[in-house]
Amino acid sequence: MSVQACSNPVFDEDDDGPIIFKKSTTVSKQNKSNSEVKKSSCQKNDGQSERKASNVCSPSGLVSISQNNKAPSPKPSLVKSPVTGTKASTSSGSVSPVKSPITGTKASTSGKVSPLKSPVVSSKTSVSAADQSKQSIKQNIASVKKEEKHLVRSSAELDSGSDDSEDDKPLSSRLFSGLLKGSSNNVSKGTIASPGSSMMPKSKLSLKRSSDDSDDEKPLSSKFQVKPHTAASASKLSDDEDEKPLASRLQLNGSSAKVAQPGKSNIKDNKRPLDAVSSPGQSSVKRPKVESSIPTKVKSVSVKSEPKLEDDDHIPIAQRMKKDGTGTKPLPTKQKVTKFVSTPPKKTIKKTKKVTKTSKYSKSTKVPPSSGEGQKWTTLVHNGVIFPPPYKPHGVKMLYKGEPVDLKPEEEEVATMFAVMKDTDYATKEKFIENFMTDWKKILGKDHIIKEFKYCDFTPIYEWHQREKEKKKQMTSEEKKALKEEKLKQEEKYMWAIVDGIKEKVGNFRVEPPGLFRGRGEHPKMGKLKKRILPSDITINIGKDAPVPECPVPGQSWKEVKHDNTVTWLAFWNDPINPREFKYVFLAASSSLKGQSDKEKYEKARKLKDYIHTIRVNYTKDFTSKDVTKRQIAVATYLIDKLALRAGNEKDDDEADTVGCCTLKVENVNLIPPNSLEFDFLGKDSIKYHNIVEVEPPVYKAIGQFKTGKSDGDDIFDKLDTSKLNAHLKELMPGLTAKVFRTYNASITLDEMLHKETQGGDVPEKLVVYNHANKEVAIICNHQRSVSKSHSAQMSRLTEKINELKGVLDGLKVDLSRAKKGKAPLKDANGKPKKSLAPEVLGRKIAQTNAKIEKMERDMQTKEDLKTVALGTSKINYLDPRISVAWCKRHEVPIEKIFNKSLLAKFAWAMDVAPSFRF
DNA sequence: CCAACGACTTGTTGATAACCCC
DNA sequence: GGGGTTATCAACAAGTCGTTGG
Repeated sequence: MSVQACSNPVFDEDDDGPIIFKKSTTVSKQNKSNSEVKKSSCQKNDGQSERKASNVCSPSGLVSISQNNKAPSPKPSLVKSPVTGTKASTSSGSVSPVKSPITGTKASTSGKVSPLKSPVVSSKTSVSAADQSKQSIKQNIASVKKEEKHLVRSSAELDSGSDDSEDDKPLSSRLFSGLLKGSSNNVSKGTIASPGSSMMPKSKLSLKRSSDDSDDEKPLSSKFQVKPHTAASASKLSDDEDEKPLASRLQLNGSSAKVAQPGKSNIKDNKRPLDAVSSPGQSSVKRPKVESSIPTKVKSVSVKSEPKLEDDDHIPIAQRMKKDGTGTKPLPTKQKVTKFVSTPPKKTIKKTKKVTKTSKYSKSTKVPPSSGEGQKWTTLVHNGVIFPPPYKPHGVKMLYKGEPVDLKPEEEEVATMFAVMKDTDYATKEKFIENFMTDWKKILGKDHIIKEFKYCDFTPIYEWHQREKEKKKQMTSEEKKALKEEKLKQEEKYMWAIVDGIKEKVGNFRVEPPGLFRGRGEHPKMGKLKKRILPSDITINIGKDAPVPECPVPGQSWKEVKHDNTVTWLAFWNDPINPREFKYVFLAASSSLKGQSDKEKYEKARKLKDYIHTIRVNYTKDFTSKDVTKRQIAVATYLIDKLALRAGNEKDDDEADTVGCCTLKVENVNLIPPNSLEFDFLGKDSIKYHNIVEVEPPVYKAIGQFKTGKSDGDDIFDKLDTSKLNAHLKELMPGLTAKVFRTYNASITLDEMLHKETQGGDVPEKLVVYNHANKEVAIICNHQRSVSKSHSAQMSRLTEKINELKGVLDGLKVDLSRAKKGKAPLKDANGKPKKSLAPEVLGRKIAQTNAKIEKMERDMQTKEDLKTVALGTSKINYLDPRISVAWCKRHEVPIEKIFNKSLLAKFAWAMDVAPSFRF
């Protein structure tokens, strides 16, 4: 199937398929071989023991977010708060809390920041003016250089070891450090490092979970925390070290250095491809217009690479606090970069190819899409969209006041939509029912017998539906296959579009079928009828010279046909629930158009790494600004940076009541003396965000000020909204917006954690490290999933099994002691005599059983920890795939262990990254 | 400056396919 | 060889952020 083709692109060498990616081939192949191993036991966790410890006071972690809970549903799980750990460490210094004089120093130490920008840092005092000017300069430069930069950068970094600077770290980590300093200068330092140390309490931000529940409540982060290993390192460090970012410290200890080395050589290889590809607006900002002509990449300017030293800035704050070494394996670092041959080979080839286009749809390099300004494509050919089949009445009668009712097909259709949702919780929600009845009655008409919901009994329809489902299930596999093929045949022509001569997969070519709107959370419109979309509702966008897709319904026509090459959508219709909004048909994630913007997104986030230090210094300074707006901007930026909060646009009354940073209400943030904040609100998708985090005293104070004189429902940041905030951010770095911080903190966290925690071992062990890092990111971003219905049953089953094993163990112990005394074993449960075994044999059995029990307990803990954590979201949207690819290359882990088929296709553009790539 | 658009990214979920263990 | 899991994918809701017009 076609599908396959696309997904595989990476692997294929031939051009036939939709191969997107050629270059990587080599690599991928390699991977494959490796992959043979197959079983990835990613699941293993690091030991539980660690976790526990962490809970208590996560060394690092300061933050714990409570997960789960979707607000609406009363699910039990509110609990978990992950701790994201932060590394408290030192690194924070960069952020430097206002107060500490130290800061200044530290900053200087860290120095990493590029000279340009750094100025501020060094002289902390005069920061402001100087900074600004610098910044502006920087910006300009930056924009120009940008591209080059990253090219260069890698090399530079390697050399200088810049990566480590604190700036790169996520705020959370920083904060901690900052706090530490602030509160207890010296002490703090030590603290950071040592997770377990008693000092912790103060310095770190320990998050506590809210009390509600049991362990669930614990912050995830804490659970995950790693080992104490860190502590040790920390301890080693002398005081001065404090100033340095943890990261840097660690690195020294660790293997990182080594890694870097290899990188150098590779540098050249780095990412070339991307650059080529991305042209359009990539860099800076979005200004659509092409400002400066086409971006050429100049390479020379390497200035950019700033020689930062290592600070933690780049580490996510959260992480910083933590810092541990996961301690995973004892092995000494062994990384061998060497191997991964993969990279280089193809590249060259590719470039040349470039525009192969016409020829059969080769996929490979895409290329030129963006030639001009806002232009996204030159030629676009596709077949439009496919409509769902018309409604087929089933004739099953529902009951009204106990009597069967005849319904016309249109009426029955809507009744069926409701009947089918019987086992969801929507079926019992008042709002849902109300909206449903309102819309249904419009169809039934005024005089219909059916008037009140309470007399309706949809059970017959529900049962009919269940029977249909059952029938489907009972079909033989041949029948199923035939059906599938039939469907595929019908859809095939809609699945592909030809963009600039290249065949690309279309994302959602199926028009949404009618149904009842399932809004998330307490959505005011839930239950409303989503009417059927007709061709006359649809606007098609297609190349001027391409044939307009035929309208599938005879007497009708498309609403409109456009030829707009500045947008990427192929079609759209107005959302029936909210007519002011649209539903678009776009290309699939594996398309080059999407890949390119994805890459640009990550490049922008990487660019933030160069600015983050200055940005943090600036907002820290503004925590105490007399200008309220400035103060609010500073605090909001801090929260976004440190906690990875979303920007928080205003919402209408006809949407669920959720908030983001700029829309936080007074009631969403509580002050917990001396300087902790408790966040409790519903974020995107009405997912609960609950987190108690220690913040820098000036922030604590500022929040208190913002709250005074307001009532619960008022905005904390009354002088602010997302456009003002983003306008401000844009002054700090071209193209910077609030969401870039999430991308940055997520990716830098992954990069740092992989770098520090990968110690060696076999592939499964490395996967544990990867998953651990992935988990950490998911916690930082508060990516949650609902607990599966069978979760508790699964857990109790596991507990039962463990108990059973424990019983066996006890029996073995008794046998052993008897055997030692020369006595025969006791009879078994059935009263039958057991074979007597030698003590050595029994001893071995006991050890085996113990190991088994331990493993089961560990698995169980992991399962519990992950029950509400969604790892996929960050992988798809926040983690620069090049980090993962490079890590896989460095550590000989098959990329297929990390990315599934669709991710491999989506990230085709990242596959040929050099093994030395660092975010 | 702001509200209304408009386009595109991010996020959770449910259905299904794939897998695994007894 | 089947039932329970787990992984994957599509669906589609819900954000973000830029632009535009008054």
